[in-house]
Amino acid sequence: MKATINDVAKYAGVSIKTVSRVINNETSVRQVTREKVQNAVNELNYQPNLSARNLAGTKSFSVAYIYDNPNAYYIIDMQNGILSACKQQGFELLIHPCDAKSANVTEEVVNMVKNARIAGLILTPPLSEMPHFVEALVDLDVKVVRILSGDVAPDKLSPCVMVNDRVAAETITQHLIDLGHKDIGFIAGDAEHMSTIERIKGYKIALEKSNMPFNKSLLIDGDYSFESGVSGAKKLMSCEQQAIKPTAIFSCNDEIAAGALFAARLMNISIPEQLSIVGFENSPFSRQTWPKLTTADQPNNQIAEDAANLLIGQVRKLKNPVTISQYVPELVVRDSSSQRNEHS
Amino acid sequence: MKATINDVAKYAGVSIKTVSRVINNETSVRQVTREKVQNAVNELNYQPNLSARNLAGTKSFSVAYIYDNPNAYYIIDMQNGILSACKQQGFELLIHPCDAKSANVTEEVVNMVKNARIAGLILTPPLSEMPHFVEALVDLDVKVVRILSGDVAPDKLSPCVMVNDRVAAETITQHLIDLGHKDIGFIAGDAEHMSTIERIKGYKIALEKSNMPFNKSLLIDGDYSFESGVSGAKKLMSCEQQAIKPTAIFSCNDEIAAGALFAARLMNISIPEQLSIVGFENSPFSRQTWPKLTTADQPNNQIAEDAANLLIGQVRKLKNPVTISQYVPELVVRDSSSQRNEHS
DNA sequence: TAAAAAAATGACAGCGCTGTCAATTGTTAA
DNA sequence: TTAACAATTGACAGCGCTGTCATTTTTTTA
Repeated sequence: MKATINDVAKYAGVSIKTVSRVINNETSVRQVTREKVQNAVNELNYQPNLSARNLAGTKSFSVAYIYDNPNAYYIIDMQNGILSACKQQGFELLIHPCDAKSANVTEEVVNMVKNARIAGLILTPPLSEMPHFVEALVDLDVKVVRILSGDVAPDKLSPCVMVNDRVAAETITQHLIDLGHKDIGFIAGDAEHMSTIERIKGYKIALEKSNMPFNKSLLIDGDYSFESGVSGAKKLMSCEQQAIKPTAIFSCNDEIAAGALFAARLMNISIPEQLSIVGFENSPFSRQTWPKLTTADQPNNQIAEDAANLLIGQVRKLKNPVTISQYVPELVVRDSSSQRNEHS
Repeated sequence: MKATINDVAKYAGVSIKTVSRVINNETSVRQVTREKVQNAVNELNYQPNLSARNLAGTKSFSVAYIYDNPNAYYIIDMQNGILSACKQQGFELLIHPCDAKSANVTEEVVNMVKNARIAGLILTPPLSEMPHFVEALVDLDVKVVRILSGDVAPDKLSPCVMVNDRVAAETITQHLIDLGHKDIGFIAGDAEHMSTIERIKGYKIALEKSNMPFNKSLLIDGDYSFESGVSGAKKLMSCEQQAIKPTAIFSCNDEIAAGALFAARLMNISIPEQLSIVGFENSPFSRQTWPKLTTADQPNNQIAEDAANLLIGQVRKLKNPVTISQYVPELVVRDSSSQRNEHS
């Protein structure tokens, strides 16, 4: 049978309360005692019973992942990452899908958090970028960790795990510049998403660093969809609308890139010979196109695990706080980008 | 504050034990008493405390969704459906990703189930189609519900929610026949998946019913991937390899169809004028292609909710067993299929 | 060195529920 | 009508843990 706190107490020769103190990382336990208990815990392979803890205590051992559903691949990756952190730390994960665009998301999620005795929340874009939503949750008695685009947190509302889209976008753009491209188009994602804003910034910075002009007509609005990739690429590559036709297109994500690829085929433009197209995210999409996409790899699983550990550290008030982490997606060169063809 | 069993008991004028009996659907409670309690429960908006139940009782109020990850869209849909059933029934959902191809999946999942005090499991393909895996779990003290392809359960191991891919595939094929197509290609998914087998069956049945011959060379092996759609379509449409070129292609899922679409463009075959292509699943893929795919819609959310309700009904031993359900995906006609062009 | 203060530990109740078993009520057969 | 039985209900302990507060031990101060 599974060991209980009583077994551990007996084994260690202390009271159950002392065991409780040790497993809850409380301060007032002498070092020798702590070690005795720790040893007993290990020997008996003791795992505190979550139900009992929840029932007896005022603290909670559940964290929730609140998500809207922009991208199923992303959600699954996140979820798996969070899950593995939770498993290690003896926490429980609640999954809570919701609709970011609904008028009463905030109310709905606030209620859910209140009713479910939740210790912490993990928020990903677009929810993590909605100030009012985040504020309402932070005001509650829960810890929050957000995953956001950028290099530093935009506010002090909560600890954040940052994904530096800007630098990654700069690298991608530099990759195209290195390949000799002079006119690089950009198809954007939803304008209000931080990731779009950051990726555009990175694109501009790279151009600037190489003393290349930023040409407004090469920046096309889009919305992180296949369709906007198709129409964006058409605009960029059509003679009527474009004075300068780009020899490379930076798509704000892989889905857009897939659309751009498709449009290029329609227009009989061969990739990458006549036109280089790069994506962002390294989603399965980037391997389901032909040619396969050059893109930026974002280790979502790892990011999520980090965020979860950060959150749980907060909740448990561990002394050794996980250092705030920042990720920079890395360039993955595949087949959709190549040297600029002088004769194209 | 949240109402407890004591509040309900006081309100109804009975002992807490009687309240417990009512909320647990036990038999020996007089009708009038049951109603009094039910009324109190409603008035006070009482929700039994899961932790307390888990701690005190021998029963469990957790169900787990064990999944392998063939398709993120599918998983998310399933998960959301299960979640909404759980919420209604006061159950908790545990999420457990695993790798169906790993040698010790069975062992790993069996351990997890044993350790976590789980009342029931929901399995989806490919896990639900692995006999040894399912047997090992059924032998444990848990209820299992599987989601499977077919019209009737292949065995008595567990109740199943059936998705009748065969009939749906027949409908799709009939749709193509109705459009005048005589030579209909088929690009298959993984050969060992029941869904592939059933969809091929449906395809053949439709041909037979219309007295059309089944031409082996029009049936191409594949594996539910974009790539196999590309290569499958190429095979089907290349002059060297095919004596008869099809005027329509039935792809085993939308991803394959997207690949086929792509290949068609490469070969300068216009869709749907020269070639009709249909998919299966109505995944987001089918709307991210151009033209949009004719496909079969599978209400995954609904299917999952049903499966979860079936499972929870089992667990709670409810008298009114949810009727075993069977779903038939429905034809969704979009832009990738059209009348056969006599001159193509 | 003793007294006072601080730190460490433990005893015990109780979180909200279910299982066991005893008590009560209703029903049937003689 | 009453004993004998079945159906219904309730009293109470206890699941594994934490919170409170009392007790013991150690350290500090005078």
